[in-house]
Amino acid sequence: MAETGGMPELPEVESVRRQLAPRLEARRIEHVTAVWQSRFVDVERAAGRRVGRLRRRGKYLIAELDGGLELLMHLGMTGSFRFRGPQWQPDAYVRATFTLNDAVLDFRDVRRFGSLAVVPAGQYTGTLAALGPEPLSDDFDPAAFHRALQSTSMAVKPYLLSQRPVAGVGNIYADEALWRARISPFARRIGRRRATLLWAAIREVLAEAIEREGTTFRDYQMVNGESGRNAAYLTAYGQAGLPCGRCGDPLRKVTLGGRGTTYCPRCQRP
DNA sequence: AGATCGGCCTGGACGC
DNA sequence: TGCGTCCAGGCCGATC
Repeated sequence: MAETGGMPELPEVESVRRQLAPRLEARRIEHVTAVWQSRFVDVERAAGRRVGRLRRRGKYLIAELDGGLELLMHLGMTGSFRFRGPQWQPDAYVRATFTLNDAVLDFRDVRRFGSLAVVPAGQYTGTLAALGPEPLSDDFDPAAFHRALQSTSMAVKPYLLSQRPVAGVGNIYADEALWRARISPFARRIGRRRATLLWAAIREVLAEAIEREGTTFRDYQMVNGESGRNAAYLTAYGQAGLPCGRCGDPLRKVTLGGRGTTYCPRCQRP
């Protein structure tokens, strides 16, 4: 079975942010070259502007620019940032290049699912505009999370992937958190007690993955070119057919909401 | 208006 | 060996 994942979710994007911030903040973007691509919007407007803080919201990186603008960056499936140097020279998959006053930064993205946009600060649309609370902040409240889960008829996993109940959870960490909370990905309108278990599991799996600088199967890499160390700790995602770490029954892979989903049919209850 | 589904995009794994 | 098919999936727009 092909496991091409390792897509950037919250822990991977946060790891990128931590490496990118000290080399991007307080720099001036001299100019931008972008190979045409439908997911870039007004990227050239970043030229000539100074970068303020580099923040993260969910899976998005947000660089404050002077003039009341923001540069929004999403890594998609295969996006990465690399600074030119002995360790990195551009290849055919570089989709945009930011020439800073003291460095050259490439945005590389084999599958072109990533996006870049310059927008007036705070003027968001789509997923970013409807994004749920940051899971590792106090804004992520168990009671509100329970109410959100009660408010929809969707199965819990596709609902998590919508980014509305909580920001930054993608396919890997949805499977991991549901396994840890012993909740079936097919469960609907789950009760207060189990909602709180899932709330805690989401925070745990994300915090642990950040400590390990993310999950790399193949594509995801950090700004320094290194891989994350979390793949060895996965308990569900990518483990189909292997014994469940709790009960020993084989983990099953199904399609749910169009996404590969691995879970334990025995100890994850609907 | 909320839920669902197809399209985007490419390289790698796999089968014959 | 080589070619065709399938798979990975976040987000968005169209449709129900």
